[in-house]
Amino acid sequence: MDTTLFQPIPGMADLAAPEVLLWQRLEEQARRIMPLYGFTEIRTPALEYTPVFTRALGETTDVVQKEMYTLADRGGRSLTLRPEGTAGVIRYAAGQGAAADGARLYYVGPMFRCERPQAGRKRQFHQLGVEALGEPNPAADVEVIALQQHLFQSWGLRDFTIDVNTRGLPDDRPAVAQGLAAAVRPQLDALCADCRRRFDTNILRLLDCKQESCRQVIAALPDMATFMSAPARAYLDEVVRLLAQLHLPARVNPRLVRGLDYYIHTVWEIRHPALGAQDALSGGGRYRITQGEKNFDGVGFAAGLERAVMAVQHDQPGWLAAIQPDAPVSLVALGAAARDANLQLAQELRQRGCACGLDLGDRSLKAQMRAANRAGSAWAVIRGERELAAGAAALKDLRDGQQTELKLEDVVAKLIAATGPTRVAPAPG
RNA sequence: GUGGAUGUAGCUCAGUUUGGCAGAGCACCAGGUUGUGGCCCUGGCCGUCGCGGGUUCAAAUCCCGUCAUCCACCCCA
Repeated sequence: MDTTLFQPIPGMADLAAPEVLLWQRLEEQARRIMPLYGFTEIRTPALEYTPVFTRALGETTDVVQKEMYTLADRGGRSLTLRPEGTAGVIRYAAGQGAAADGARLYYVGPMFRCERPQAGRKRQFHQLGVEALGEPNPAADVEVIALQQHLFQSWGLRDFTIDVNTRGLPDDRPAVAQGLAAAVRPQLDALCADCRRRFDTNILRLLDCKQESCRQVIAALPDMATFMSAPARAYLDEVVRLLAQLHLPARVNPRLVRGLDYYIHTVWEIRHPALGAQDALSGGGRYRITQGEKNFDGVGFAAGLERAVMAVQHDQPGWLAAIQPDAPVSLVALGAAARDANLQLAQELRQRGCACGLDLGDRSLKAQMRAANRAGSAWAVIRGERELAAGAAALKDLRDGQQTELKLEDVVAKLIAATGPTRVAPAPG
């Protein structure tokens, strides 16, 4: 066997049954819930001009500097496969002008980052995200957090935690960096090598260092918010008040850091303990992105679907097995004439909403019955020369083994009644 | 970019320490029933032991290289 010929690009994956059924279920729930909050779908291209991302995310962020798939088109323009969804949506909204004000959009689709793959991290991965455009308003931020809670509960998730923090306003950033630096500097020698580097390059990043020695130093640092202006702190206070009013189980985590430059004010992360090192189920926040001369304000989140599927499989271990598609009826034929007749019968049943399967070859009756059983069918319709001549069919209930011979139209009527289109799939969780 | 682990049948994996016929379970196919599934019994199919080189009478096993996958750092969804 050739090891590479049949493999996708490293970090990219084929997604097929049975797991894809779980994905479909999660997407169905999302498409049901999004309209309840006024969001409609937006589908933007996977490929954009590179500046769409470099300007929105920030030239110095890791995503832009190390992780983007960037290529040149035939005219030499630089294109990039989207590493996240917000920048493209804002690019769209900017083109809509004033009509985009207050827009509420959601997206689902593949994103691309050229990182080393590991648990919960693919190079092509999938995000479900929303963007609610409009001036900063703590109520909008809380609404979007509530939407995520609603969505994740509909997915049967139980064990997630919601951490909230503030990034402050752009003007607060120098004060925050200087304040943290002053507090850290006396203990610089106690920090790990990575954190000594972060002290110069990106001081906020020390706050979520995983090293035990660093954590002790970090725990004693003042909150970021103490270095921020009064309006920034008031905004966070209002978010906290509204979260409590909705009884959302969020907690303020002053050490929460998020990497992209466009965030202002509220940021949050929802984590799940079953996910391994990459434990963020979703992340989001309020942002301000400049396109042309204009600022675009909004609030949104992105949830990683690969991670969501992992978490659902942890919290709802029986789900995947329970959503297998069933072909409740198997058509069994003896001989070529019966097989032709079954092909016609299958078409009639299917057009009337009854899922059925049949053997297209000339396998033995025994083999066809075995296949019917394996497919989980509740019914087998068996026809050979005798039944064809009589305009009849044997209908066998595979659960109790009872078999009766009926006229063909009675068999069809009975099957439509038992398995027809009004049948609903069992509700999750 | 850095570190660790793992690659053997369609799947899950033994076998590698100490070189000696390529294995098990599951799955699949057939028979046990002239036209009847599940359970059981019998038989069958399935292999470039990731790939390339080296050592050896002999390599899945030891050595070198290489590719891939997984996990972790980093970063993030």
